[in-house]
Amino acid sequence: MCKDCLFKQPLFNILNPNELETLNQNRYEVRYKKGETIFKQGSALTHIACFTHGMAKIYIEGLNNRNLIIKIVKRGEMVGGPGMHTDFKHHFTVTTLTDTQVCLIDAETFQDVVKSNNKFALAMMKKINTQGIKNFEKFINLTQKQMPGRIADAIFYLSDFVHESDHFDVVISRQDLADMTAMTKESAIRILKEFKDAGLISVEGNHFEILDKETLRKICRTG
Amino acid sequence: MCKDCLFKQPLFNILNPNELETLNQNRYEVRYKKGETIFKQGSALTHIACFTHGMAKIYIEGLNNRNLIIKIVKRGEMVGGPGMHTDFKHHFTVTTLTDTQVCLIDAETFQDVVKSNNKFALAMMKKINTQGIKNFEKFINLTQKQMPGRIADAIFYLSDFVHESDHFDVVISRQDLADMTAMTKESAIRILKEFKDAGLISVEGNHFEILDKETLRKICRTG
DNA sequence: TTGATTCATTGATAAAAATCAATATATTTG
DNA sequence: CAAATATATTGATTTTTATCAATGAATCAA
Repeated sequence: MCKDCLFKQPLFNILNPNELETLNQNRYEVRYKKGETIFKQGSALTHIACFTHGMAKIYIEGLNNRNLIIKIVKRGEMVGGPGMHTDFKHHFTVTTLTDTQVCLIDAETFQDVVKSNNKFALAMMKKINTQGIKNFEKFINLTQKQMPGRIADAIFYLSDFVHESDHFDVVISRQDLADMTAMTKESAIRILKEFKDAGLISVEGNHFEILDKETLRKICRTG
Repeated sequence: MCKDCLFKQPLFNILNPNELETLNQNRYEVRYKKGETIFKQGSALTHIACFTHGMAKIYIEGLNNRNLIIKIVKRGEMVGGPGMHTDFKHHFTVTTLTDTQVCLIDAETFQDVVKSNNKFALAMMKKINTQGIKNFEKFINLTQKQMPGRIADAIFYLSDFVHESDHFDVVISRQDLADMTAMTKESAIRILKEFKDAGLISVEGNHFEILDKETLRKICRTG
């Protein structure tokens, strides 16, 4: 039941019981194993995913088999995408990084609720625009920073947002790190090593630790 | 009067006469000379601009005095930005490229209309998401293409969208072209010269002409 | 467990792009 | 009009980043 869900979107509190029940009637739960694809870029957007367990990477499949990871999602987050309300296609691929459980809510039903509840619609718009602001920041990060700045950004993203700690075991591969920062895997590894040699971080396999947050933050800012 | 405006947003046709009149009561027209700033990044988002004459560049002010032009707007277009419904700040700067006339609609009034008219809200959401899809494409263009691919993109953007002809006089400077493609002015100029020498385009000062659309398109695609 | 496959790391080299510097060409302003 | 200012262009050089190649480590399936 959506209404009792521990990982319910705060957004859904805006809905009245009827509306929430409508969503509840038009959803189903799915479990994915690590590495499976939930949404595939180019395919029809028929559902919206709400994560109740696990993590996934959202990435754009670009040119020459290169990907750009735009976000890592985890429990409690909702994934629709810009295909919602427009062409109803997925404009990114979502692949799990761990075993994952999601609720898939029917997109049409979801849109009906948006249509019927102005407050909800406004909250959705706010959510979309907040993502838009983040995308602007990402544009600057990716186009105006050199590799060390971009890797530093990614480390803080993992630390602040994904793992919420300054020491953590990453769920992403080195290739993923490269796909987050728009560089090659080799370059990403080299920068990690530079940071390690400079005593800014400690890296042991998948275990990361931020040692000198100040300097790392400075690298972020100056690019 | 908004209702008789030649450059009325198609979006505004969704509004009923009362709602449109409300907007009409809360707008005013402003003329800008070339090079003036309509919205400044970081300042309060108090109005939405509807262009009735002229052109402007929308750019993010990034690091080390570098800008990233994300869009060129012209007559008939509306500019709000992701600050709408969120923090009500501007997240980009809008500067005119020619003498320009805009209608500035009060943002609060605009939001009230969004709140009161679900169809309008949904249409706005569609518009925002359409922009989101374009931003995804821009991410790939800027991060996965080399300079020739990015310049080719920009030329098609100017040709297809801004000037709607394959020979045109650009309203942007070489620096602006560089700011659209995330490279230095010198690099942008060099690529233009390469294209010229290869017979793909003709450039004479500000007059551009696409000569070999096929090859140019190929450069776009392969990056 | 072991071969196979994927993932991670390192070094050498090449390619791409920025920087610096100089000059040319417009454009504006007193 | 002419000096001053901004914009555009070109070449030489350096920096940044990707590519290529080889090897090591980890993970997986039979």
